[in-house]
Amino acid sequence: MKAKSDALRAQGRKPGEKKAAANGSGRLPHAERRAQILATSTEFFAENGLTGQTRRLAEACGISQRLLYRFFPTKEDLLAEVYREEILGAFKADWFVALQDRSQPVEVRLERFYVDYLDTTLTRKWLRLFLYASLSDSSMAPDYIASIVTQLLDVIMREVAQELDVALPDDPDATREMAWTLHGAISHYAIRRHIYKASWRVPEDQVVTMSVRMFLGGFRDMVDSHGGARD
Amino acid sequence: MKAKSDALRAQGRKPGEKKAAANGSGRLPHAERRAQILATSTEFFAENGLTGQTRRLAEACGISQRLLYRFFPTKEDLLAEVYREEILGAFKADWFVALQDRSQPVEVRLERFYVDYLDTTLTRKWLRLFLYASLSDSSMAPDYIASIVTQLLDVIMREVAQELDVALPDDPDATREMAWTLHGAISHYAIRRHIYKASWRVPEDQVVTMSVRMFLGGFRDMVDSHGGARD
DNA sequence: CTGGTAAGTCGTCAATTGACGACAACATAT
DNA sequence: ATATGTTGTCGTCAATTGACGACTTACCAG
Repeated sequence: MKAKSDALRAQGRKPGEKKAAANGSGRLPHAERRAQILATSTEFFAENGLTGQTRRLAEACGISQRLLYRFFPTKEDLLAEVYREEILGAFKADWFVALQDRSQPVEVRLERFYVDYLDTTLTRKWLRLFLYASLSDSSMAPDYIASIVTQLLDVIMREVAQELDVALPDDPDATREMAWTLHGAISHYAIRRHIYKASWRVPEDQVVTMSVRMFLGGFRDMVDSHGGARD
Repeated sequence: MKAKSDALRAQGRKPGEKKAAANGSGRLPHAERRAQILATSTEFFAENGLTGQTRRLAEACGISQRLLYRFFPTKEDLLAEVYREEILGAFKADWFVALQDRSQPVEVRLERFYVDYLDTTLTRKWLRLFLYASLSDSSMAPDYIASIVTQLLDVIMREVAQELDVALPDDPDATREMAWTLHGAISHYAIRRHIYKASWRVPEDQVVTMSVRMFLGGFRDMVDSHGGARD
């Protein structure tokens, strides 16, 4: 008891950065500690899966396991919070604005959007968390994301069809599925990089350029093939 | 003791299908039981992840947990075996033949191949197992798969370039990345269906048709954009 | 029937893991 | 300093989980 106390005292720590531990620069106010736990948890669960243990997480945070439970009543709650912050917070509202800025060619708009999308949303952290969450059926409200992506796809199709002067099919599901040929190609590229750990040899913007080119080049053929010509 | 035996006997079972339990039709020879365990394990781990518990697996098999360890010394070994059988065994050699059958238009070849590929390889079972394995860094020899897919991509690019009379870039990595725009779009479609549980509204062959059309239609633009014209 | 062998189960052990009560260390206002 | 509330840790409990020894039950040859 006394020995322990002495040992701590003997380390010559200054206030504010006592414990030499990896992360947990000792004694933080509530909000900061909570933020630090959330940030570390994101990394931790992204790497170790949602079944990662609270003891190892606490270790990664540089705090005791018990302290986690001062901030989150249960591991489920912590996971839900991580999901809300990191998964749902990764979409930018101004993408919708930029994609519809017709002062720029749609090819430029698409390239810029997808380069940004890859850097902002389709990161290693985001992808791994999202896949872990999707696999464990505990569908943590993927509907919100589905809704956002659907709107993105609709905007993209509308803008491309306008610039290429192509009439879109009536069926909105089929139309979205067409946008998915581009969106899916980019998404799968990110999966290859971050999950399968491959595809690092061709630079990212080149991949985006290629995908967009192919999409625009094949757009008319794809739409025409859908159900024959439609006015 | 005696009661149990009598109960079994009283069920009027014929040899080979005694126990009415869910799966484990009581008392099988070694090879059959092993095969049944492997088949059930595939389903089980695909649904529950590689961290699924052996007790529940045994339950799904209709046998006692202890019996699992008569066939596989450890859970790791069982997982490795499942991976070998179900993941690595999902590729057909004759795809390479069919894709290079120049008596058919490349569009037809691609459509047939991808419809078959979706049914054979990109199934729910396969995809979920592959993603779980890829996420848990325990990279269970993904190099073999990467090699097969790379060869598929090379064949596809060669065949399309030949039919469209387009010269491919020198850089094989860039060339493969182009094929990934099609292969990735199809793969991501399967992921949407089986992992995200979406995209069931447009029939599968229609999606394949759309993707192939767009690929072929945009092929020349994509190749030309790569580093300017080449020869 | 009988003995032997393979198929199958029961109960248990040791390690893990989520959760939490009780206690110690620290800061700050008075 | 001393009171007070907050930050943080220790140790532990109950449930889980991989693994396995010891035992029981079914099948088959002779």
